[in-house]
Amino acid sequence: MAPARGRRRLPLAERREEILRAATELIAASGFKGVTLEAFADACGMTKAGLLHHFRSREELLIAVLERRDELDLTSVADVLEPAPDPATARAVMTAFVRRNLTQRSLVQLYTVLSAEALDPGHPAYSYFATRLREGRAMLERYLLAWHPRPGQAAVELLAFLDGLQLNWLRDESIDFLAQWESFADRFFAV
Amino acid sequence: MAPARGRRRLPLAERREEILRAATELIAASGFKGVTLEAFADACGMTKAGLLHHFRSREELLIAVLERRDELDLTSVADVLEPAPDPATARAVMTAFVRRNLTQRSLVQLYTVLSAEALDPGHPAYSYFATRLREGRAMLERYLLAWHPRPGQAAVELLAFLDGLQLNWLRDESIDFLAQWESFADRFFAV
DNA sequence: AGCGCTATCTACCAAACGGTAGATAACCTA
DNA sequence: TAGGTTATCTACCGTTTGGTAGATAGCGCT
Repeated sequence: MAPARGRRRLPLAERREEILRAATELIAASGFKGVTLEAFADACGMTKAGLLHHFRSREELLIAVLERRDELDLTSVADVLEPAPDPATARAVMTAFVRRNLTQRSLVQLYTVLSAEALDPGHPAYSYFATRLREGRAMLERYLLAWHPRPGQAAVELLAFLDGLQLNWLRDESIDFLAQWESFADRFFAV
Repeated sequence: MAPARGRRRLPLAERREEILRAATELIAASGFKGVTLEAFADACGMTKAGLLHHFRSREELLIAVLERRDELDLTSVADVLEPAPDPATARAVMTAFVRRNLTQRSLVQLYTVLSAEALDPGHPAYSYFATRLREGRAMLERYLLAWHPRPGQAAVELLAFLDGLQLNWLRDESIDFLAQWESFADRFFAV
């Protein structure tokens, strides 16, 4: 991935992006607590000190990783989610969202692993996930408002199912994520 | 919980149980990677060396915690799950299971936090969870076999929903676990 | 070609880590 | 009440950790 003996000097933005990409994959695999500063550095062929030139601390790197995920993932969906349509449209949008996640495995895994690890109030990403998930739920609730009898409860249920399915899928790749989703959706969107 | 200045000598079994109980709660709060040997020891008012008299290493302590959970949780349910009855009975049994979990918050949290952390193949509890969850799924599948059109798929769906709901409930206590379960069950057991 | 900027490195540090060796003291029994 | 058993402690070790200070070298500009 990043061999390159000796010194490899890159422009700022490029190196930053390389570090973030590598860090995302490492955290997805082992959680944030499970990866050392040196491991982050090694993964892009540099030293700890070199990495700390771009991110002032290990914790700041984590925050940057999360912000990058937001840019890549959330915004693209948020725009689409503004109207509150009928069940069929809602289902189609959600299915598209699921499909897209399937092509971004390491980002999904990052999110799943980290969000569980960050249940600890002492974790540096604790408040990030607390507010992040509350907002996500509220957004989904508004989206279901027009047609679902209990939009609040339904939002929790939908997100819980997706979180749990992701977790199980990550542990056992033989699970057919899309088929499971369709089966759930058949009942969920039938009201 | 365990103040006691100075030396507090306990019989073997009693001290072991105290350590396991404390460790369960610490791991539930911060994961296994998030708790140091000294923190485990402090939690029951002793030193690292004292604790290592009972468990030869930090990793052995983790295994003991998991085995203890199995004794407390699984066996009691496994016996009941032998027959494969009608939907109404299945739902009643599952609801009882959910209810019982609600009274054992720290054990549920231990399991949830640790099972996510152990997605990493390098984690000491990796294979424990891999086999443990596969068996659980198979068991549930046999249980649904008699009346559900797709027992395998349904087992995955049910476990995924419960896992995800636990995760969200742990992050946000305002979620009404039981109500969410009933709402899901209304559709799940209607076939 | 040479110079400045800065991305990267080497070398180092104090603290925290998991674990070991041997001393000490609390309880049980005779 | 003396003595043995062993649960617990004090003191220490080697390694790894996140982070710092100052030297070095690659690149763009004139």
